[in-house]
Amino acid sequence: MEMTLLGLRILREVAERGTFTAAAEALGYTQSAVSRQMAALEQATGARLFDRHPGGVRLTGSGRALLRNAVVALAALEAAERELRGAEKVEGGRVRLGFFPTAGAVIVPRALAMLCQEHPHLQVTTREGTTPSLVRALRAGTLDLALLSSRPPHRSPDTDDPPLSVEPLLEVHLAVAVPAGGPFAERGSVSVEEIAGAPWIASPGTANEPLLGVWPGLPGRPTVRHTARDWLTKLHLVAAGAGITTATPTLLPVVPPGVRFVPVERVAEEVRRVSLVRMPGPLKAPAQALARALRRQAADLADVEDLED
Amino acid sequence: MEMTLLGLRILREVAERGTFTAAAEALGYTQSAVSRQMAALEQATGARLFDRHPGGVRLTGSGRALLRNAVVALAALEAAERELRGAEKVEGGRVRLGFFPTAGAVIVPRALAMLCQEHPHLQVTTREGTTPSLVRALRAGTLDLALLSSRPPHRSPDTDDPPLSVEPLLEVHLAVAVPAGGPFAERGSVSVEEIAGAPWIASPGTANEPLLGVWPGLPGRPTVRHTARDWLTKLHLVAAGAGITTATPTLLPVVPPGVRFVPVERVAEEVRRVSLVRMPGPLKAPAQALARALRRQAADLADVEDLED
DNA sequence: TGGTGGATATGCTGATCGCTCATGGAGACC
DNA sequence: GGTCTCCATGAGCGATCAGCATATCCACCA
Repeated sequence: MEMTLLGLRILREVAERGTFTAAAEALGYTQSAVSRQMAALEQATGARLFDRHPGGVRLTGSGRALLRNAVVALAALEAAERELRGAEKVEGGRVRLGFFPTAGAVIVPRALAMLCQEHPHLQVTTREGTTPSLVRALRAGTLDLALLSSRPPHRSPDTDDPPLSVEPLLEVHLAVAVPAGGPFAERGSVSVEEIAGAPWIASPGTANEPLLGVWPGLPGRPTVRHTARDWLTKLHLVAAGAGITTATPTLLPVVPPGVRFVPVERVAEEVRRVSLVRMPGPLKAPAQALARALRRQAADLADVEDLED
Repeated sequence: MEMTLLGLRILREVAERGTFTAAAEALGYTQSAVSRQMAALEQATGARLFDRHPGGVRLTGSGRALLRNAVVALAALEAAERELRGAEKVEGGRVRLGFFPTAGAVIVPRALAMLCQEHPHLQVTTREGTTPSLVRALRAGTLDLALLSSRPPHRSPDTDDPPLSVEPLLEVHLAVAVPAGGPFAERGSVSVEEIAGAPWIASPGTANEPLLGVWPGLPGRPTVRHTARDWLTKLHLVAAGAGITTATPTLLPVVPPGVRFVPVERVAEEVRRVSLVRMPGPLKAPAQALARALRRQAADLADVEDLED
């Protein structure tokens, strides 16, 4: 029995998605095919590669070892394809960045603009995603850098081996985005009790964080009037007076007219930390350049927030 | 259509053997299968990978580009197999050395012994071969270093791209190995005319060098009494008085009793240079250590030869 | 405690893939 | 010009693989 290229590709995708089923649909196969391929890979390597849990699979030590090498192999082959098909080695470098949704509005575009001026030849590809999906992508080798957001206590985003490198870039305090004409618009700050009864605009709930967008730890049962995942939608709903939502002041530079940000009293505990996360070890030059740009933009945003305080 | 692992493995083997047929039998396939696999690989990559010549194939630019990446990918997978099956990362490093046959008697074993003392954890694997086969192996990534022997003019061992790194280690003058009791044994030197009529022990002839072992450029038709490829055989045939043969004094430390080395007059032109050849670029630490050991042993042998002169 | 939903594993089938055998064609060397 | 070596290709067959449908397992929840 013999390892197969398709098997390794699927392994990488499974490592990234955390689930046979998700990997299958990402690759356009059926779950059955993925299950068989992984079974074949386990037989080929003679090792158990996954711990099967209900809710998904997790790589074993052997699985991580194989993944580490498979990533190298697949990257080499993808480089070969690029070389043969497209531009013959003209590229000055590639970086792959992942980020949490809110970062896509300000930090990431600004960093890209800055990077494009300094290193116009750099090819940066980005991807939005949740913390677990981005972390898996880092470990699967399909991302070089990830911007993650964390809340206290700021634990490492996973407990796998080897531990990820986490570099805090910025801390911001949560605030509420309110309509300019509404009752809270001109207030210096509002109390938790005041906003408890307001109509909220939330993100579609997940199992873990059922009320993303609603102020955390609100007393009573909040009334969620609107549900949207997209920030542009949410902010314009706020501007239209449809409700209020929780946001970080990093969005300030891009809020539409008609939206105000108001701090919340005793907000100290509700801090969100933005960190630059990557696999341990040396970083390629293009990734370093992007990391520098991100640090710079994060510092600029920190200054803005300081002015706010 | 999709690149395949087997296709890449065969590509590497073809690059190393220079021939579909040879690669096929090396891998236990039919020539037909190799031809089809390479056709499929060319279709998958959309590029012509080989220049077909009668007598073999040569990689095109695209072929070299693909090979370069394929070597990386295959090495990663082989590393994965080693990690999963055998010793879990206990190895301190691996080096693969190729050498021309005469080097296997003295230089290589001594360098290995020295290296084993200094770095006992190093895993060195070696392989004997001809210059073209070793050069192809270097380019195919299955060798890290190669000891090659060359005669004047000392051209680069091939003209492919990128050029190989060639570091001369040692120059030795050819001599004849004669039986201790024979007519030439006690002579300070012999002339070409004297040895022209002697019974020779030669290596099985190839197309290019039909008379390896016989003094080059001998007048008339030499009488080849024995044919053997193995040095131990040849030297003991000499010791038995069965004939004489051409050799380099680097073998002196290991000649059996009953064999004398005698220089030949006007030997100046018949110099053989031993070089350490490798792909350009940085060398891994284990390979550097082996290279140092080889340089050291070569220098020691050069001293011995100086004493001889 | 039993139902439900999401996850992986597996028997079966049709189509594809890949290897072998055998043959053909092209060039180099003697 | 013969011969040798090498690569290409048509036909056939055996193994492999993806898909479908289904079974199974487990956590969660009422």
